Order: sequence, then C-alpha cells, then structure tokens
Amino acid sequence: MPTEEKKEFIYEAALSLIDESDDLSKIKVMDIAQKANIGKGTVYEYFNSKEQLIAEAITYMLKRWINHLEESFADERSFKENYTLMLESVLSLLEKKHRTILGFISMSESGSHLYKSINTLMQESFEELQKSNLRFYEKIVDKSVEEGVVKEKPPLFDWYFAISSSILCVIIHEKHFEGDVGYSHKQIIEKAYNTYVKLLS
Amino acid sequence: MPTEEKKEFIYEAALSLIDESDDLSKIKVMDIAQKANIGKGTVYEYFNSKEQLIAEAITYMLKRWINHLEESFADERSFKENYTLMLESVLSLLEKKHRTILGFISMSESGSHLYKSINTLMQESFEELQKSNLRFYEKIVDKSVEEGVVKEKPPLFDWYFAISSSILCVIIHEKHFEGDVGYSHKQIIEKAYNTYVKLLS
Amino acid sequence: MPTEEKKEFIYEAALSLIDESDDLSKIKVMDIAQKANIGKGTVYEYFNSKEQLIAEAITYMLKRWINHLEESFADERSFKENYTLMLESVLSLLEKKHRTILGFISMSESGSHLYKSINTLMQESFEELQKSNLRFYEKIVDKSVEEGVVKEKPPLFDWYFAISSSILCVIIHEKHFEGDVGYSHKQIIEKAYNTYVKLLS
Amino acid sequence: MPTEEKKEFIYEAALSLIDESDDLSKIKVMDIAQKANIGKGTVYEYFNSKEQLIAEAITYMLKRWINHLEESFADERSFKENYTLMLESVLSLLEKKHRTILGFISMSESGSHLYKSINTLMQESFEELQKSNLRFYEKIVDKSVEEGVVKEKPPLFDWYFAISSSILCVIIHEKHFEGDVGYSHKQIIEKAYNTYVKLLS
DNA sequence: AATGAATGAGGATTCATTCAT
DNA sequence: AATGAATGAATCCTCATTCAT
Repeated sequence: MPTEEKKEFIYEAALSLIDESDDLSKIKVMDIAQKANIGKGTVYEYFNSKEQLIAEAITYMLKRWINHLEESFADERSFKENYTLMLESVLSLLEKKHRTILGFISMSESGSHLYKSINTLMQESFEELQKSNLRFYEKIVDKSVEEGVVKEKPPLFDWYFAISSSILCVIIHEKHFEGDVGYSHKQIIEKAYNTYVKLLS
Repeated sequence: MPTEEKKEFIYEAALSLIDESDDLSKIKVMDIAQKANIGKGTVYEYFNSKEQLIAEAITYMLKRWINHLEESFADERSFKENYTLMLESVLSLLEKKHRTILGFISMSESGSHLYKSINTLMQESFEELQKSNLRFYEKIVDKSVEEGVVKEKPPLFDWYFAISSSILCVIIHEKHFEGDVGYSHKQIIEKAYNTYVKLLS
Repeated sequence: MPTEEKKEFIYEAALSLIDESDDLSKIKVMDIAQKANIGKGTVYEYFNSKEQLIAEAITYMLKRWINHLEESFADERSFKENYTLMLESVLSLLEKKHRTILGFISMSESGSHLYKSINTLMQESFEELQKSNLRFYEKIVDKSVEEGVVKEKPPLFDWYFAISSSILCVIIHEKHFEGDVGYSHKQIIEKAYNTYVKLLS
Repeated sequence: MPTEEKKEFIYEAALSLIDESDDLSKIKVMDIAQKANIGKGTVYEYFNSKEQLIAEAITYMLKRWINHLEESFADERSFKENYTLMLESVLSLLEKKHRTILGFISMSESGSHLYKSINTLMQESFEELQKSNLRFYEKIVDKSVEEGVVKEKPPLFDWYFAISSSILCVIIHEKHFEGDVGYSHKQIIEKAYNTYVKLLS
C-alpha cells in the first residue's frame, strides 16, 4: 500500500475512534493501531506523534467534507437547490454521528481554544480550509445575488453570518428538537433556507 | 472558611486555569491547588476527583452567568432594552476572554460530546441549567410578544433558534471580524437584535 | 527523612546498581527504586530524569572519595606515610569492587567521552571535583618538596603525571597481576611510591 | 563484494559513528546502515546483533592498530626510534580524535567493566589482542635490553607498567595540558620515553 | 543477497489519588 | 481540617529484530 494510502487508512481508524470516544485526550495510540489492524510501532512510521496524527486526521476529514460540498455545487442548478443541497449535507453528517466534524467546525466559532496543542498543529491547514470554506460560501452567495434572491451583495460579515445561522438552525433542530417537538426534515431545511433569505433582505 | 465558600474559592482557581490553559485535559490538580494556595491533598477533602471538580466549577460558572442574566432582566425596561442588555452581557464575556463559558455554551449546541467524562458528571446540573436558560429566554420572548415586537408567540424551536442566532451574530463578529472589517459595538448589537426580530416575523 | 538525606539514600541504591550492573545504559529506574525500597514515581520527586540521578550519584560518590582522601591527609605524618595512605585508599576501592569510581576517574583521562549525556550533566560539579582533586594532589606534592623527597617543585604537568602513574601502577597490578605473577600488597605500594619519586627526580 | 570486505565496510561505518557519537548505547542500527549506504535489514545478513557488530568493529579497529604498531617496528631501527614511533602512533590517534580506541585501550586497564555486554562478546578476540599487544611490547622491551638502555630484563609487570605509564604521559598531556601550559610535541615524546627509562632503571 | 515495512517488547515519565502525620 | 510525600497505573514512544518480497 502506498504511503499516502496507508496514512489515509490510519486516518479512518483514528476518525472512527474520535467519533466513538468523545474525548480526544482519552484516545490511545494503541487503540488506533488496533482499529487499523496494525502494530503500535507502525503508527510511528507514518506520524511523529499521536497529536500530529490526530491533527492530520481531522484536517483530512474537514478537507474531504469541504471538497464534497464544493463538488456538489453545480452552476446549472438554481440557488435554492444548491443551498438546500448544502444543508442536506450538513444534516447527513449530523445523522451519521460524525459529530466531530461539527464540533470542529463550531470550534472555529467559539470553542477553538479547547485543544490548543492539536489546533497548533493544524493551524496552517486549518487556515487554508477556512479559506476554501469561505470561497465556497461566496460562490453560493454570488449565485443568490445573480438570481435576485438577494438584491445586492451584502458585506462579508453579513453573508457569512447568514449562512452560519442557517446551519445553526439545522444543528439545533437535530440536537434538541427531534421527534414530536420538532419539524419534519423538509420543513427544517426550508426554515434554514428562509433564515438565509430573511437575514439578507 | 465554611465548606461552601472554600469550594467556591477552589472553583475560581480552577476557572482561571481553564481560561488560561486552553486544554482542559492538560490542567493538573496541583496547578489548581497552587492557584488556590492550598495543598494538593486538600482538594480531595472537597471533591472526589479532578473531573468532578472541573465539572462543578463549570456548572458554578454557568449558574452564576445565568443568574446574572436573570437578575439583569427587569420588567420595567422595554424588550429591546432587556434584549440588548443580554447581548452586552455576552459581549462582555467574550471581551473578558472568558472563552470557556462560550465554549461550553456552544457545546450545548454541537460540541457537547467532546468531554463526555466531564459532561456525564455535569449532566444533572447541566439539564437544570438549560432549563433556567430556557426560562430566561422565554421571559424575554414573552416580553417581545407583549410589546408587539413579535406578533404572536412562535413555537419553542423558533424562538430558541432566533435567540441563539442573535448570540451567534455577536460571537462571530467578536471572533473573526474585529477591527476595520467589522462593525462598531453599537452596530453589532443592533444587528443581533434585528436578527431576532427578522427571524420571528 | 529530610530531602537531602533521602537523595543520598537513593544515590546509594543507584551506586550499588552501577557497581553491579556494568553498563550504565542498562540500569532501569525501576531497579533503582526497588533497590531503595521506594516507588518508581518517588524517584521523580527527587530527580528530573534518570540521567540526572545517575550523574548526581556519581558526583556524590566522587565527592565522598575525594573528601575521604583529603581528610586522611595529616600534616604531622611524613610525606611517605601520607602518600602510602592515599594509595591504600585506591587499593581498598579496587578491592571493594567499587570499580565504577575508577572507571570514572580513568574516564577523566581518556574515556570521558563515553557517556556524554551523563558527563554533560556532571560537567559543572565534575570540574569542581577535578579542582579538589588537584588541590589535594598539590598538597601532597608540596609536602614531598618540603621534606626534600623531591628537590624542587616540578611543573604542574610533571607532578600530576607522576601521581597518576603511581595510581596506574596499583590499578594495573590489581587488575591483571594478582596472584602468583604479582607482588605482595606491601611491595606494590612501595613500587607505586617509588614511581612518584623516580619520575620527579 | 565478498563477504569479508562488506563486513569491513560496515565496520568502518560503525567506527566513524562510534567516534562521532560519544555514547555507544545511543548508536542505532539504522545510523550504521545509513552511514554504510545499505539497508537496515542487510546489517543482519552479516551480524547476529547490533552488539556483536559493535564488538567486532572495535576488535577490527584494535587489531588494525596493533598490526600497524607491529609492522612499524623495525629491528634495524634503534630502540629509541622504535619506541618514539609507537608513541607517535598513540599521539596521532589522539589527534585524529579516534578517542574510542583509547577509550577501549584504557578500558583494558580500569574501565573494562563499563560495557559488559559488548565486552563479553569481545572477550575471546580481546584476549588474543592483549596477547598480541603484550608480544609487541615485549619485542620493544627486549630491544631496549639488547641495546643496554635497560640493564637487565625486568619482570613482566614492571615493563608492562613502564610502557603503560609512558602512554599515559602522552594521553594526559594531550587531554589536559595542550596549549601554553603544556610541552611541545617533541618534548612530550621525550618525556614519555624518559618515563620508560626511569621506571626500569 | 538486499531491502525496509512492520512489529512489539521495553522503559522513561506523568499525575491523579491516597494516607500518615 | 490540611498537608504533601509516596505511589504505581497508565501511556507515549523507541528501536532492535524479523520477514515477505
């Protein structure tokens, strides 16, 4: 197995543990090795330290997710279709229990201080990821302006906040209002979409 | 010093470390003891374990904050005044670098899984706190309905989301848009207030 | 037990292992702890690392030996008596199997590079020890000049070498010529003494 | 490359690392392999273990040195010329920073216990080497008797010690008295030569 | 014969917790 | 009640050695 592929293989093992274990600092190198069916020492052939491995694994995951979002955007689809697709993507992450992604995405808002050692290792790629993220958001915004959903392109802060709010809508619903108190899948997506529209008009 | 007072004294030490240290799992019992000017062993006279101490300290902090919010609410003030005051309170926390509070508040949205061991210990009091929080939010909402800012009392999810979004507005601005790209203090509070109004109309 | 006393207690344990084990790098912290009847962790209450402990232990041993030599020197005894006493001291070390001391003493001649990491840690005190050692040697030399055993005080190098040679005489004999090939205890001391006299005349 | 030649090639790599690294126990098999431009696994095609490799490398080096000494001895040269040549050889080793050789030579005096594991592996060849060494020394001694520099052939211990002392003279000077405090190259060789003569008369 | 990826035994170090004073 | 010395379980990481290619 080529090196890069092997690393990705180890990332997957780490990520599944990250999702299971609910406390990054409790993850053991040995657990990762076992999950990946390799020897403990082998991990160190590919990574300098446990923290580096975890930082890289999270970066890998985030990159993949953003790529997925970017690829799913299609100019020939309407703005609303594209926006809805993005929200669906968030929802599917939440349902798949890939809570970690959202933990780290939300970290970029307020909790990013929680794992400084790992954050420090991620910093460079993290900034790049944030840029990708912004680029993608902007593409969506531009589309919405183009179609006249939003009259005039608002300042950066305003559209960034509008999208974040949209996503928060989906997240809160999924986390706290499932079942009888909540809305249907369709309704919540609609509500999140409207959030964007309302906030920018 | 009576027991309860001593515990609070230790909470303060723990909290200041939590704010400084940027990684909960890196905080040592000895650091807390030193900060509080007591012996390491003394900590165990008051708490069963480090994790319990931290869980209690965070609960203590959150309780205090919510109390502060509740106390600052005054029926004789207008809805907008009250709402603005709450947002100011959030802002002052962000400025005071009490990032941890916000980390934990935002944890209640999406990141709460990150410290399961602590969360488990906090669970009971955390649920209680969430209820207090909701009660306070609802009081605000009711006021807004009473004053006609919002036509009709919307469903729980809708107003909870509207307030969360308002707060998110302040948080994002503080974290990413300070300085020349951002709005003035006054403007951002106004924007956050409008978010509430827009989303519920 | 006061801290210093406890440290010395641990030194003794380490030194007995150093003498037994014949390879510094093979000594485990656990072995030292066991020998001293204390917990592994306790060692780290007194020392920052294994290497520091070993460096300090060796320094302690050398210091003690040099002190012993210095104390055994008495101005009212003749030069020859004093010199012989020093040689006896060397011999008794060799017989007690405290080979390590001699290993380290001889390290100062030619092998000092062998344990750089430990040497680095010892450096400061090692230099001090060498000075003590020189001071003691010089006292002896002065005595020999005073008594006319040596006509005129020779240059530093010459007397340092003469004493080293004397000691080498005893060491070589003890190590390789014991038994029927060798000389009696008395004879070898005499020979070593004569070495000093011959080399400085 | 024939097996024996390849082994010697690996010896050279190991020896250069031994000279560089200052701590035998810190040398890694991988370092040796890299230095020799071969694969780590290849080392194990030629040696059973790292320690064996090191033991053999040192033996190889010592053998070569003794051979060098023996070859440089020429019956047609005077005793003093031959003796001086040997001392020069020691000096050149010291200058070339081949301290390891001297470390191991001095180990044969007092420090040999320091690396028992390696010493054990070397034992057989080491004894053989010591015999070669003795043979060479004796040849020199005989020459000195033959020329009348020494009246009568002294007992083994006496001449062995006299030569060792001579060498110690050069070593101490090189290690501690270089520069302004010390003697010139020529002077120190003369002094070392005189040591031999004095001690045996 | 040569390789280097994989391994896991081994050991240093940390730190929450205990307990004798 | 308060302490901090003592503890050892827990875990990261290293590196000699193996073995399939």
